[in-house]
Amino acid sequence: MARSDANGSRRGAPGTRMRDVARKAGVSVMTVSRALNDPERVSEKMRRRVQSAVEETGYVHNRLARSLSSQRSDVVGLIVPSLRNSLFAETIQGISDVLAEEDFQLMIADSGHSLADEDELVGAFLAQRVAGLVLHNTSHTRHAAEMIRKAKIPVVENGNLTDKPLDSVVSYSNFEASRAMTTHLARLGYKTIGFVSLSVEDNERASERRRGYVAAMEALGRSVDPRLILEQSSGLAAGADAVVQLVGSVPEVDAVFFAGDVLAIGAVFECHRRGWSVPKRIGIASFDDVDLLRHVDPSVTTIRLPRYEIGRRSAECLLDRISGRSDKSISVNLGFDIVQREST
Amino acid sequence: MARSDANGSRRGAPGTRMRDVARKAGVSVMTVSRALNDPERVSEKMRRRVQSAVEETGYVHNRLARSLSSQRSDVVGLIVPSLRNSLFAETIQGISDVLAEEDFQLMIADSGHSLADEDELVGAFLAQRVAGLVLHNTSHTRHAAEMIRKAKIPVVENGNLTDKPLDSVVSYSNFEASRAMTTHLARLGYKTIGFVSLSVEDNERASERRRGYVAAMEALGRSVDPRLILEQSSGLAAGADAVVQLVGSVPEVDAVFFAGDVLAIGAVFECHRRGWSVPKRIGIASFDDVDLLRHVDPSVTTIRLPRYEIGRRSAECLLDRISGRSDKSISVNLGFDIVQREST
DNA sequence: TTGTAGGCGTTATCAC
DNA sequence: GTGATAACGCCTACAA
Repeated sequence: MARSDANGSRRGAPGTRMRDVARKAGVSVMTVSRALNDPERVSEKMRRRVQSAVEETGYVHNRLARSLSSQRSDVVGLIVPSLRNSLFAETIQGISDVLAEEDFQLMIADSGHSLADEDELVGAFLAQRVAGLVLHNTSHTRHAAEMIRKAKIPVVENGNLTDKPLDSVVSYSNFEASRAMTTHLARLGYKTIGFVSLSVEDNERASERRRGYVAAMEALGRSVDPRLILEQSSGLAAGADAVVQLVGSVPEVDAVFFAGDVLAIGAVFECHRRGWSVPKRIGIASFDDVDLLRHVDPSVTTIRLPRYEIGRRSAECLLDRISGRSDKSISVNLGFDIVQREST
Repeated sequence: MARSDANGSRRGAPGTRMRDVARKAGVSVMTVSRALNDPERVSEKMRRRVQSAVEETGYVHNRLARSLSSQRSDVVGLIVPSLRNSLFAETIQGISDVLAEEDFQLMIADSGHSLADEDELVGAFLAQRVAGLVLHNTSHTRHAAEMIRKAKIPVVENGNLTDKPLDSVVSYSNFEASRAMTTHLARLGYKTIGFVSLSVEDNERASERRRGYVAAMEALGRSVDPRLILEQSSGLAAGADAVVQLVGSVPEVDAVFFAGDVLAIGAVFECHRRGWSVPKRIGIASFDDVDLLRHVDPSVTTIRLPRYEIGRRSAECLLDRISGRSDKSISVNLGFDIVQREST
C-alpha cells in the first residue's frame, strides 16, 4: 500500500510521521518538531493541540531521523571485557542510572578480553554515531585509538587510573591498591606472600596489580620469588587450584593475595576442605568487595572499590562533554579502601 | 568552515561521507554503497578501488543514515528488571554473542522492577527504531503492549514461560520448576516446608513460583500455612532474616525453599552462625544455579536453569523474525533440572 | 555491472 | 510565534 499523499512512495512500512501529526493538528511540521523538542518555544495553545494530535495518532518520534538531521546523537556506547562478570554490573548500573536521567540510551558490547574485538566494536559504535564512549579496558589497538581521535567524540576509560588516557579517566589506581594490600599483609606479620591474578596480557588492570605487589615487596626488602606469582583463569575453581599449587611449590607461604575475580573465595573453600586453617595456616586476601566476602567463614579481607560511583562519574563526565557543559578531559581518582576481616 | 563543494551547508561537523570516498575512488556513490553492503554485487576491481579509498579517507559508514533510508535497523533493545543482578548477566551474554555474530547492536536499559518505567523504556526504544525487543518481564502496562503491537516489531519475552505472550517466548516454567522442587523436598521426607520469594507484585516469575509451591503442597494434601510463605527483598541478609523469622514463627519447619536470588546462601550462612545443622535441623533449597551454591558448605540443592541458552535462543528467535527467515511467533520451553546436593 | 533520481523523517535556517 | 525550504547521508528503484 502506498502512502495516502501524492508521492509514489516505495517501501511498505507506514508508521506515523510528523507530517501526519502536523496535518491532524492543522499546523506545520516545524511547529510539531518544536512542540516536541522545545515546548517552551511554542504557544500554550499549539502545545496542547500538538499533544493531542500526537496521542490520537500514536506518533513515536524518530530519533534516527532526528540524529541524522541535527548531527547529534543521544546514544552512548560501552565496551566491557565481559558481560558475565558481575563486577562490571555495578558500574554498568551506575552508567545506566545517569544516562536515564538525561534521556540517553546505552549501547553495550563485550570485547571478550580481546583487543582486536574491541577495535572492531569501536568501529561499529562509531558507525552508529554514538555521542561518546565508555571503555573499561585501558589498552587499545593503535587503530582503535586513531578512529576515536578522528571521530572527535569524548571517551572515558574506567578500568584503571591510567596515566596515558585517550581522553578522560574515572577510576582508581590498581597499582596503588595492590601495593597497599601487600604492605598491609606484611604489616600483619606475614612473611611469604603469594600473589595470584588473571592473565596480565593486554590487561593493564592485572599487570598494574602485579606491579603493585612487586613494588611493595621490594620496598619491604623482600625477594620476589617467581614461584609465588601465579596467573589464573577466573572462577572459584581457579582460586582453589592456585592456593593448592602455591602451598605445594612453596610450603612456607603464609599468605596469598588474590587480585582478581572471586578467586579468593574459591581458595577459602578449598582451604576449608583440606583443613588448612585460615588465617592461621595461611592468610587470604582478595581484591574487590563482592557482597559475599563479608558472609563466608572466615570473612575475607579485601579492597573495596567504588564500582557504582565509577559508573556514575564516568557517565556524568561523558554527558558534561557531550552537552558542552565542559570541554576539557579530566582524570578522577575515586580511590579504594582496605577492609580488614577474619581471613588475615 | 563550510564544505569544499559548492553548497552553502549549514552545520560545522566535517566527517567523511560516501560522496568523498566515491570522488576519491572515481566512482558513483552507489558503487561505494554496494561495495560496502554487498561486495558480491560489484566487480573485483571496483571493490579494491573503493576499499583503498575508504582506508585513505578513514571513512566510517553511517548506520543512522543507512537505517533511515533503508527503513531497517540493526539494533535490538533489551529491558531487564535490574542490571546489578548477576542472574541476568548470563542471559545478556547469550544475547550479545548471537547479535555479534550477525553484526547487530544491543541497547540495554533497566526498568528497576517498575512497570511504568518499562513502559517508558519501550517508548524510548521504539523511538530509536530498534528492530526488535527482548523483555525479561512478562507483565506490561496496557499502553506498552499497545505501542509494541503498533510498531509491528518482533518481541521475545524470556523471564517466564508465560501463556499469554506478546509475541514469542523463550524461557522455562517458573511454576513447574517451583512445583518440582517442592515435590522433591516432600519426597525427601520433609514435613513442614517454608517458601520464600521476592515480592510477587508485578512479577510473574515470583508469583508463578509461589503458585507452584502452593500447587505442590495441595497436591500432597498438605495445608498451606500462610506463616510459611514469605516475601523478601533480595540479598544475602534477606535470606538470613527469612530463615530466622520462619523458625521463630513456625518452630516445626524442617525445610525452606528459597525461590529467589541468593537468599538461600544467606540462609545457609545464618544457620551455620546459629549452629542449626543443615540439612539435619533444617533443609535448604534454592532456585537458580549460581556457581557458588556448589561450593558452599553444605553445598545447596537447587534448580539449574539454562540462562545462557535462553539468551542465545531469544536472540536467534528475534533475528529469525527480523531477517524474515521466519514469520511466526514461537514458544520455546528450555526446561530446568533439579540438582540434589548436601543441603537437603 | 554501474549510474541517476528521489525520498527516508527530521531539524537548521531564514523569512514572515 | 510560525512556516517554507533545504539539507543530514544513505539506499531503493529503475534506467543504461
